[in-house]
Amino acid sequence: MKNTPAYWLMKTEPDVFSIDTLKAQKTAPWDGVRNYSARNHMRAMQLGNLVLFYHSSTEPVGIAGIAKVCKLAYPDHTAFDSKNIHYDPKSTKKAPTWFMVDVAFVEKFKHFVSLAELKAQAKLKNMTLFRRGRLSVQPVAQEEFEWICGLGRP
DNA sequence: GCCAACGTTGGC
DNA sequence: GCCAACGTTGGC
Repeated sequence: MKNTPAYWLMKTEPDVFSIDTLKAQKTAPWDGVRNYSARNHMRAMQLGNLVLFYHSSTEPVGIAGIAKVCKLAYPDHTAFDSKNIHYDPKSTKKAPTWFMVDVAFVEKFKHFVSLAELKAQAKLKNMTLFRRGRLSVQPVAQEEFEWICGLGRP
């Protein structure tokens, strides 16, 4: 697995789940992902991998801080619950379709790095975030990750 | 609230 | 297996 990327970006709507919530509860399961590509990325995650914590559908949108993977991918039980908004009848306990990881709080950026700011960085122009805007869990290159940390820690 | 991008579904 | 229709995401 030496080519597995060690850095990721995960999107969340802060009205539903924000970095402050993660900070308060320290760890959280990342349930509700219903996209195959995003799921595959979660299954490739390794313990300790660092995650850019992205706030979407808010004002402003952008990167709020950093989390780390603290539990490897396991079946997303919300898919089994017919009353859950993320219920998916094609996912069964015997053959789960959807998976989640747990993440732990690492850091809230002193400076929130807005999407506009990210877009203005020539070094970040190849980010998956721009090429596949709708993907909610995506890999980040080490150089990109470090550059963004530099922006977030003025 | 609009709408572009794009992933998924389903008819053929 | 193709591709049109449809639904959802997410920036603006």
